[in-house]
Amino acid sequence: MSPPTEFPRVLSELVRTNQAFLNYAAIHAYTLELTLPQLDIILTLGHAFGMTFKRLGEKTLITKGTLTGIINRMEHKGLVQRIASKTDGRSQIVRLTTAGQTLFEQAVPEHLDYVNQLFKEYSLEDIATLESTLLRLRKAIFAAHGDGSEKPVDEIAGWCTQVKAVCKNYQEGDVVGPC
Amino acid sequence: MSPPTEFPRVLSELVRTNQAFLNYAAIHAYTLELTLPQLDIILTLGHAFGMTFKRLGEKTLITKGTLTGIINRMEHKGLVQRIASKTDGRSQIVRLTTAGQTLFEQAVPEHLDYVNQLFKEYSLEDIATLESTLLRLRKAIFAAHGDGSEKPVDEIAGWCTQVKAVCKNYQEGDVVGPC
DNA sequence: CCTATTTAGTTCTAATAAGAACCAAATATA
DNA sequence: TATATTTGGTTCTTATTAGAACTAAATAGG
Repeated sequence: MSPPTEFPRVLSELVRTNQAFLNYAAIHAYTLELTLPQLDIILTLGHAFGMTFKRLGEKTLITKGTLTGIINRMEHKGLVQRIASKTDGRSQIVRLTTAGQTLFEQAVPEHLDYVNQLFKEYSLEDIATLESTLLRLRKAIFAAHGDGSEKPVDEIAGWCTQVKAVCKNYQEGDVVGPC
Repeated sequence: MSPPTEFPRVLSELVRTNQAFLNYAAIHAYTLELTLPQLDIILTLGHAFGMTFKRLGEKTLITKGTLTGIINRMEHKGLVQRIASKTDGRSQIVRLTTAGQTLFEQAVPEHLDYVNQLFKEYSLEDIATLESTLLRLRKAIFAAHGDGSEKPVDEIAGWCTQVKAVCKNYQEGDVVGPC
């Protein structure tokens, strides 16, 4: 089979659709005077009585360097608080404040209604098809990485660094370790 | 029908799959000592003998404020150059330098092969299904915006601002213009 | 022809993104 | 028990993101 001659349109479509959705979701977040990552965090914390940074990063796919900054800004807005872990001196628990909880209770029905109306013309089968095709692609991506398992964010990030190093070294002709 | 009680898993899947793909693509960009947006610009410019910022922004979905900064950095790397437009005093043409063109010729086959191998287990029908389900969602998002047409980036951005203003005003009980 | 409006690209601001380096705490190993 | 390694969160750096405000140029309208 001859080498491919153009960028797969389906991947362009993936990126465009994702961007369109994020812009759409950001509009509603904006009415709550939140950014999208901040809203995502509120929706994640609202279902828990506090969460470690590690866990919160895993659930929201925000890397830890970035997460520290976002939590700082949300703490400054009075939406969350940090509580030292009783069981791990390194850890802190992030919890919604009373104001954060109030915002969560307001935001949830609004946001769910807002995003679910995208699917008002969809059947359950339509939704299942879209979801399974996306999952299949995500699995293909992980398979192409050479590791079929899905990893927590920082492991993925750490692993990306390793793969990048291997790619770069391989390009330069160096001996590489086991892949 | 009762109000939805959870965030649609399919949208979480969209965001995760997109992020997985961007991480995957970034790995290859990294071997070329480029960021993903920079690689995207090189792949876009490589097929043209120069392009205005406006056109480049439309094709890459990068807003113009951001694009100026990226082109500055690429110019500093010696990959692109700016040429004043002969027909519009406001415009500049962005064109790959010789080094940029060389990198383009190296990058294209590598990158196309790299991303196309995600689909080695896919049939043409599989790809078409994924693409059409994504396109349908994207159209649903635009429909939910209240405007079924797809717009160039800045128009979309400008339009988002208008919608945000209307949403915000509506929340506050003000009289709003026609929607 | 003159005035008003729109547009192309730049500058600026705030937020986010990714990831390396760091330090202290936890865990693993000998 | 002591040493080595890993981990949680922070700080720092670089890049990107979005969008408002700006200036000069182009276009529209009277």
